[in-house]
Amino acid sequence: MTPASLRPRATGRVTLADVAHAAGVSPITVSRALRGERAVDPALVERVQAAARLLGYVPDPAARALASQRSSHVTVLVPMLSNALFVDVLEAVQRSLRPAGYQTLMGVTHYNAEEEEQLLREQLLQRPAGLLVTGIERSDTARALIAQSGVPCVHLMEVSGAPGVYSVGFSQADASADMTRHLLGRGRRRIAFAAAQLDARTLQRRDGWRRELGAAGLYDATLEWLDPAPSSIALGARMFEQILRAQPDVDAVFFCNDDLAQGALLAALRLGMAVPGRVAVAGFNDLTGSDQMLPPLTTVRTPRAEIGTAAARMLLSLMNGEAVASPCVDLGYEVVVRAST
Amino acid sequence: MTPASLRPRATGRVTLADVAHAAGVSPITVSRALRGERAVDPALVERVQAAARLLGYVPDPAARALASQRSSHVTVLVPMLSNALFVDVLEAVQRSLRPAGYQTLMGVTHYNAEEEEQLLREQLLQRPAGLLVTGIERSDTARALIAQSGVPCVHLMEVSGAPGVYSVGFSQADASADMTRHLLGRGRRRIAFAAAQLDARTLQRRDGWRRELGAAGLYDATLEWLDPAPSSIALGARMFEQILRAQPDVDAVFFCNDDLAQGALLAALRLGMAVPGRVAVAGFNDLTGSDQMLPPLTTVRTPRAEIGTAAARMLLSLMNGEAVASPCVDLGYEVVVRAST
DNA sequence: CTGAAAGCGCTTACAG
DNA sequence: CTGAAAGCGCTTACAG
Repeated sequence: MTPASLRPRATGRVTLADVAHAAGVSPITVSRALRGERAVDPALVERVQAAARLLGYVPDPAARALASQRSSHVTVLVPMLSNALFVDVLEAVQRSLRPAGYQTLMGVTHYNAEEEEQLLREQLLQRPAGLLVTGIERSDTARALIAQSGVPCVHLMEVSGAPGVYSVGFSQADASADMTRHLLGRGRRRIAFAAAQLDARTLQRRDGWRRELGAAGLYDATLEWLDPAPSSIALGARMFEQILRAQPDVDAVFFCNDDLAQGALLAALRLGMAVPGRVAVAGFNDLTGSDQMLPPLTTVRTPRAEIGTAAARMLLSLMNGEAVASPCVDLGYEVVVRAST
Repeated sequence: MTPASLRPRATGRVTLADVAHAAGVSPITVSRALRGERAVDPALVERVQAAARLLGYVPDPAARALASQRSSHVTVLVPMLSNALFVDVLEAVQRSLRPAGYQTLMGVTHYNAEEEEQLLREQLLQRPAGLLVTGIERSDTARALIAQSGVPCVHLMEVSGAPGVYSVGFSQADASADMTRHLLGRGRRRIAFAAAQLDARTLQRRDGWRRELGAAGLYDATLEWLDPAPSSIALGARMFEQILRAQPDVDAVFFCNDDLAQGALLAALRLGMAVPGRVAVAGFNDLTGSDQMLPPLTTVRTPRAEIGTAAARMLLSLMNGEAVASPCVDLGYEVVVRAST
């Protein structure tokens, strides 16, 4: 019998050494074989894999992180989970990262630069293998933290031409301009833009709308309705009533997000205001329920699941030290015309 | 100058040893002082804390996990993020756990027992400090995995009287029974129950409805509409039309979740069917938008943020090895009567 | 209440 | 292509 003192903290775990012993090689060879490092004899690789499978070996992530100074988790920073948009992105990210052996650690910034910095600080101390952040804009501090960490980072939702910046998204301004053009094409002339939250992407949408109305000679600052409060169905209803009370000649309202537009459609029903007869209503993102509204909502379908998948794939390449074909992937969008415009 | 070979892998990180040196004590004393272990001279604790602060010391989670065989993350398993319910729970959990130094690792089971097992297996290999799972019911395998791991575990959303089971939630059946009683009180006699997803909690709600209708002598199996598809606004609309076509004498429909009920209200508008005049509609969970519907939706408000907070608090106690006052916390619910019933 | 020693399970860096 | 040695930064278990 082995005296307890000779194995004081036996954890019962199958270790690299056990696999090495079983396969008749050294631990480091097991390590290399299992990580798929080249420069290992294929025959050995197979022997090692068989032994590992037989013993049910699973690498210890903590030991690996300590030795390599790099953990196996990826941090994803999103602004808010109450916006279904980011839930879809997150799910797609997880679905791509998990099979590759990475854990997803989610942080919610609440659209707040300081919270983002704080999260970044905390997370980077854990030495994540990769980083996924929402949008291109952030504080100088946040930007510096990311750069100094040396952790590979991909930006979600927007596209950036800046050198050294990896991004997967689409042009928020172009999408918004396209929707505005659709409304103009329907003969609308007094097209209001209504937005909440006022984060960077919301303002890019406003810019797209401005650009199109300006080009048509129809821009008017009083058509711009910006509210910094969080986006919600209830807020959309309030904004809609407010806009049409203040400016009865408005013949279309373009909301920066579908929840607002859904609230507007409900308010219109309540007020007995015909949509699109009296006023057209358009949204953005094609959230769940928009196709069920009365009338069904015209909106912009955005490729959030695809963004999550593509960004995860790009990050995997970067984490593997591979070259990335294009650092800036534009996944586009689609104006979905329904009965509300 | 120190030859590079003497510090081949200097990470630049401030370590326990640095703090120990600065405070003039041994590393293990720093470790104990910083973790707030008692049996350290209060004067030393202060000296150590000062040194740590001065040097900007942050413990390395990987090293800590490797040495202690316990990581600093907590795994939370939820069925689905597209149900806003769980987003609220998750946010509350994170908000409570982060200040205590724990990272939240979220896993999505998609209401699938096998996915839950798989996630549990993966996560438990990482030796989480704690575990939060949704609901009491799960496969024997999953239950065994949790038990064998020895990781403290709190169950969310339901309450269980079983010995050794920690839970924070409310009685789904009672809530459902209360809503049914409300409908009966309004003079409704042909009250249908319509549900999707058909997870354990949905079926408990059905049981509460059955119990009340049975007690009133009004139960009828044809009033039960169960669809295993995922819950959604669109599905609610379809179910509503289907129910009223099949059983024109139904005078109320109680949906197991608000998204279904919202879809039903939209369908009623489309069909020109008066709510609550012709048929009453009730939901469950008081999701966002329910108060904005036409008419506003009667529903059950469930304390999901409170559940997240209380469960996190209970888990923190368990992870600290402290006794828990009550292993089963019932946070109740509230029937919110609006104009749809 | 404090400390010296050993060890957690890997990977890095250097040889051969 | 393979390996022996050292080390990653902590905590456990044992003394005193």
